[in-house]
Amino acid sequence: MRITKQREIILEELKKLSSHPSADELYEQVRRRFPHVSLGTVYRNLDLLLKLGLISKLSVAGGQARYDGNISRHDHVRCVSCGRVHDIAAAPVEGVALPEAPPGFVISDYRLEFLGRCPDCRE
Amino acid sequence: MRITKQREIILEELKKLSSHPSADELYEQVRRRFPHVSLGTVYRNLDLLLKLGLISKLSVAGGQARYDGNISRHDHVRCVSCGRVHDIAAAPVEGVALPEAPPGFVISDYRLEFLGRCPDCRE
DNA sequence: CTCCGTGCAAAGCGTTTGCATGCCG
DNA sequence: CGGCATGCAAACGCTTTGCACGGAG
Repeated sequence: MRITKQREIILEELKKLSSHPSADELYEQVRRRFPHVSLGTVYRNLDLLLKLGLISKLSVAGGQARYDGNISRHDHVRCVSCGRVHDIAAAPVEGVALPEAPPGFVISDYRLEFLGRCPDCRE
Repeated sequence: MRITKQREIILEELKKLSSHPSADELYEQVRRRFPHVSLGTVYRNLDLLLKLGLISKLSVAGGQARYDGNISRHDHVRCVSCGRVHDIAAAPVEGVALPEAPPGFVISDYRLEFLGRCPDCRE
């Protein structure tokens, strides 16, 4: 795998941010250090880094995807109003009986996301 | 709120299906009973029913949204390969301490989704 | 020198929206 | 009848892709 300046900066900047940026937010950030980068390159590298397991991607219904450079075990709280995502300590699910899977279904993972309102969006 | 034939059928068909259809899958289903319906109407009514709390909408990473006419308490398993969603008994989370929210953040709900492979996608 | 990765722009896809018409109440 | 809901199609926002060029190895 070839190491390009763009690739390096994209991963660095994502790991630096704890704001779970969307692709275009990260693009803006990367542009400060590498003005000629393109959005397409950001998307292509995010996909690649995802496949390599170096970053993770957060589910968002209907909206744009958000990326997380922190792959240590933790959960998220999402503001239902502005969509911003904050980190939260991993919920202690050990000891909780997992539900029975439907016949033939093999469960390999789960995603836990909390919903609420961030300080800026409450009034 | 006005009761139109379209609105009636959309809700009925969604409640009838346990496959968590996407908007266009539901559209196809509704068309069998009401051929002249439009996709826009399906979307508009899904939004409305959602606001009324009569149905729910499932988070799907990057892909299309899926809708659920069953609003009783239950969780979901999503096949990471084909994207299909199956119902699963609600995970017993009572007694598990919820994580501390970030300062000023008010958590009102959570979503728990299991990931795995459905029988059709395993070989 | 090779050929992978990039920039650019256009295409793709799910969803939303503007407008004139239709139909519920 | 009045006005909300619909059908239709265009617009939209995010993401992906095709193509020719450029730079890493």
